[in-house]
Amino acid sequence: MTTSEENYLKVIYHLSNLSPKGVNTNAIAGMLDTKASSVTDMLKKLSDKELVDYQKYQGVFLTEKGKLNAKMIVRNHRLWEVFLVEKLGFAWDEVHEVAEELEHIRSEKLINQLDKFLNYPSFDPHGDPIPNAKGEIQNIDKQLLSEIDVNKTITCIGVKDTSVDFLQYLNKQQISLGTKIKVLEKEAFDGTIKIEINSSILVISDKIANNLYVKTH
Amino acid sequence: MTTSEENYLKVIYHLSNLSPKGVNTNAIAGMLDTKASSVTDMLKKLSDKELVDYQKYQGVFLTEKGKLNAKMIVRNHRLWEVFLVEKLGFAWDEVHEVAEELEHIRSEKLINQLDKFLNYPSFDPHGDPIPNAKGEIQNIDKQLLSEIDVNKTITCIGVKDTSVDFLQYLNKQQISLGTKIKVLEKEAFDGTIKIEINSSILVISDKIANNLYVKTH
DNA sequence: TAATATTTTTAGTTTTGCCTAAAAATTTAA
DNA sequence: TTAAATTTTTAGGCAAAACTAAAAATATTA
Repeated sequence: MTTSEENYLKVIYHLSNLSPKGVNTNAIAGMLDTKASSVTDMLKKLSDKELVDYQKYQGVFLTEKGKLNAKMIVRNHRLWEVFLVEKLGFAWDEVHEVAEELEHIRSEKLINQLDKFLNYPSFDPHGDPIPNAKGEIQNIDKQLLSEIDVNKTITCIGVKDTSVDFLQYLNKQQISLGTKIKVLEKEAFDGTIKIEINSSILVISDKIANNLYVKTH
Repeated sequence: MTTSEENYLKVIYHLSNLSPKGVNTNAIAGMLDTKASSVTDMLKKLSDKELVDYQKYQGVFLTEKGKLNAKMIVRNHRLWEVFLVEKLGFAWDEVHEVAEELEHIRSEKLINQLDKFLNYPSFDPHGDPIPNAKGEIQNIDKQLLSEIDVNKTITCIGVKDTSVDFLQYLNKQQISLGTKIKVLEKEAFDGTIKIEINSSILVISDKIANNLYVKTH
């Protein structure tokens, strides 16, 4: 499989969760920064290889084979992210680009030994689950911070948006995975939330609250 | 730079040491398993980018810029080999293919942090020197085992041929970097050498002796 | 040195993955 | 339910990096 094919599979995999009735050509094009016509070309190719179920104009689905391949790419990506952060001292907002390249190195031995070296981590530096060698994913209960009731205290366990801007915002506010947050007030009008972190008070927008995964105790 | 361009630079770099009066088109084609006509195409491209000095029919040289680029690729390759062996438990005959892929991941931070993580190694698992971040190479005195006089005891410090076949032969004979070897007899007729390793006797061909680097004490 | 052999280059093609522009299908709205 | 808007596909092209076949240059040797 080529790097390009792998990137398509990965994107279709991620979009499948959001649109379970078939992934749109345009949505794929948007994620890959390419044109819809290029996507159509590639969908035909992936279909020929039986990695996707594709009928024109009807959106696309991953086959089991395609899904397993996609999960392995996600596995590679997230394991490399753990490596970069834990072993090489990268910050969580610095790992994405490099992991995009590393994920395409195809070697079973490499990735399984890396997994072992890292002690079989279940989650990457952004809190996303890492599929194991069989493609199994350990999902845990998580809620968005925006869904938490006033006066509850929760722990930050992941981010939905992994953009550099968002991650650096969290750095600035000293929010990281494991940070305990108490919800003090919620503004009905605009969704703004007042929270307490390490006994200091902070007001965050609903956009922030909609991109932070947390767990109740 | 593309992966293909990098592979050409690397091959020209390695061949430059052997043929200092310009590297042949055919030699490059042989190393890259491609056709001479493809090499000519690429030499024009590399010449346009000022990575090589190229005049048709006259062989090719790396420019300073090309040489530095080539060294950085070699640096990447050898650092990854150290990582694979020391951290992920690969054997020295298993690292080449994967390192061929990893060497093309372009990130200064990645490679310099990896270097640090590995404690700034000077040599890779085959005894080849690793260029530092500036492209400087620490060369050490080495001789081929075939050049050593009878009755001398030397230490194995590297291999000239890094093919799987040769490395596995060495594994079988329990020869690795650091192994002490005493030269007992040399056969003038065919270059065969009788040696002593860990008080057991072994006869090796001249081909083996011509591919083992050793240092005298 | 001339003839032959080898090496290298040129010219023209292929494949992959992208593009634009236009046509076709589907969806939305009047 | 037809018209308009949007989405998707088709058709035809382009650039990179390979290829084959033929031409040109260089090297070898008789």
